[in-house]
Amino acid sequence: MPTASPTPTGPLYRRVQAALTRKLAAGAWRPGEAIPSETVLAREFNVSIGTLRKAVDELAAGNILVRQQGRGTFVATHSEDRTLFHFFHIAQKSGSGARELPVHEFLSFREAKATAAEAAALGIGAGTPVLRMENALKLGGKPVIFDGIVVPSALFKGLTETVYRNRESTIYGLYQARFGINVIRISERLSAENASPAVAKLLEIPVLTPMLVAKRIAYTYNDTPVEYRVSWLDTREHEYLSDLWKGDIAG
Amino acid sequence: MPTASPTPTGPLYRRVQAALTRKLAAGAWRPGEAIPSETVLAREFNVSIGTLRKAVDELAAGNILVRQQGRGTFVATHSEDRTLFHFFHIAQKSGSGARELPVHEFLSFREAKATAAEAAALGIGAGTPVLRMENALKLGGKPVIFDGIVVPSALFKGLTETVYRNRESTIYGLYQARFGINVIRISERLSAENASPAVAKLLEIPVLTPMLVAKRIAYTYNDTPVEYRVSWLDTREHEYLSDLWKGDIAG
DNA sequence: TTCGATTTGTTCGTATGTATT
DNA sequence: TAATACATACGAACAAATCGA
Repeated sequence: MPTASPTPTGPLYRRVQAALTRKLAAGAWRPGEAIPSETVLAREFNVSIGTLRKAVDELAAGNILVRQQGRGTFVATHSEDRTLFHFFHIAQKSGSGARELPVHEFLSFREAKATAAEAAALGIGAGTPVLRMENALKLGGKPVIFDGIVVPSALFKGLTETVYRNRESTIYGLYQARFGINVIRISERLSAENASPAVAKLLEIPVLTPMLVAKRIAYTYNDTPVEYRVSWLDTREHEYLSDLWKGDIAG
Repeated sequence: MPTASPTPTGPLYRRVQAALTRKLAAGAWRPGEAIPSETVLAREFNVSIGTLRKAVDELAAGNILVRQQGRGTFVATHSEDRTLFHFFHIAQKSGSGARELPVHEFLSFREAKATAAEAAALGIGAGTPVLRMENALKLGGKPVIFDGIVVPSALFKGLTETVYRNRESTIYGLYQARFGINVIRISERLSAENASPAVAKLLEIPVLTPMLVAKRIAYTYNDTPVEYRVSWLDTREHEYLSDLWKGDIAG
């Protein structure tokens, strides 16, 4: 194993980047807020403006910070269309152009203890208290996705069914605004399984219909897992988009 | 619609980037070869070395060019492990660590005419001559994936069953080395469907087993589609990884 | 092994352009 | 209009990796 120290190693711009990430993780600047200007930060870290910009570059590329010429650099928010599709990969099959955001329908909210699989995904001990939330997601007015969400209770003190149901934004927007937890990336593992009787009933589809199952782990800064989510997708009229793409390389 | 001209617009580094991409597309430098050094290219394009570096940055980030300190900058090749998993997203379910590359087993090679769906995916007219190739892919010694590949005949003059079966590298490596066609990105659409009798027999699985179907379009420079591929994955012991991730943001 | 030439990587600084308020 | 903030472009110097003499 190499050094485990957080800062003192590597190029200067990387150390600055790490320092910025720590500040973000500590909530030094709230989502949507502008961070100090490049000149101010460069002076604060005692580096040239070019080095500071290079430190910010990757954070901006990873959608953690958002730069706007003439305005400033902002902490990314989960309430802008730009960000939303970063975490929602499902679209209508024929749909070539504009994608649609799902309408959530509340199903259940319960406290429970983490199963072995959930604990492994969340990096906590089995039996640790968790919150379980279930939703049906509608696209084009019809229920297409069944979502089971699990989060560690310890990270979401004060999250009740009322808070959850009365949120004004997306779920990740709620995590961010209310609990200071910023989901910055997800990883998903996909497989195909037959609809269970429960899911089939909820989505109004025949049993034994093949469905796409996505098991997602959502991470905040420093690769800390904060949510485990299992989604059942009815792929008769919708599909999952992978590698849609990022920054198109110029021609 | 904005201007359709290829170069004269936008920042200088983008025009240089576009010029480099055109040279790559035209085959000015072969895969695996080094492109001219930064100082030489900067002089050639009459820009500063910083601007030249910025032009190369995105191409390197998109895995089109590979930089190596002290050696040079190279055209990316489809024969290095680093690149391979960029286009192969399937792994064993339990497998946490090291991933495995598939062993291809030849099934068929045929000339045909593009169906409407294939034509749309490849951006060609329906009925255009295409080549159809079928393979079974083995992981851990067992057949897990059925692959149906379609490419336009016009792009692959001289591709015969013999050439295809006797290739020494991956399929994309063959495209690159033999036909000068460089796959630089893919996009996939995933759904769940029951195994067809033919696929079930080939993969030795029961009919009506739910399978994950991936419909892939592979692109070369300038977003030109060059291959359409439909993969049937047996997800009983394997799964599809999405958003595994790219450049991890430092902590 | 050592040394020097070459190539990319890092850091600094400065000037100017462009968007926002 | 003026001030502010990010974007682009140039140039210089040195560090680190590579390779061959």
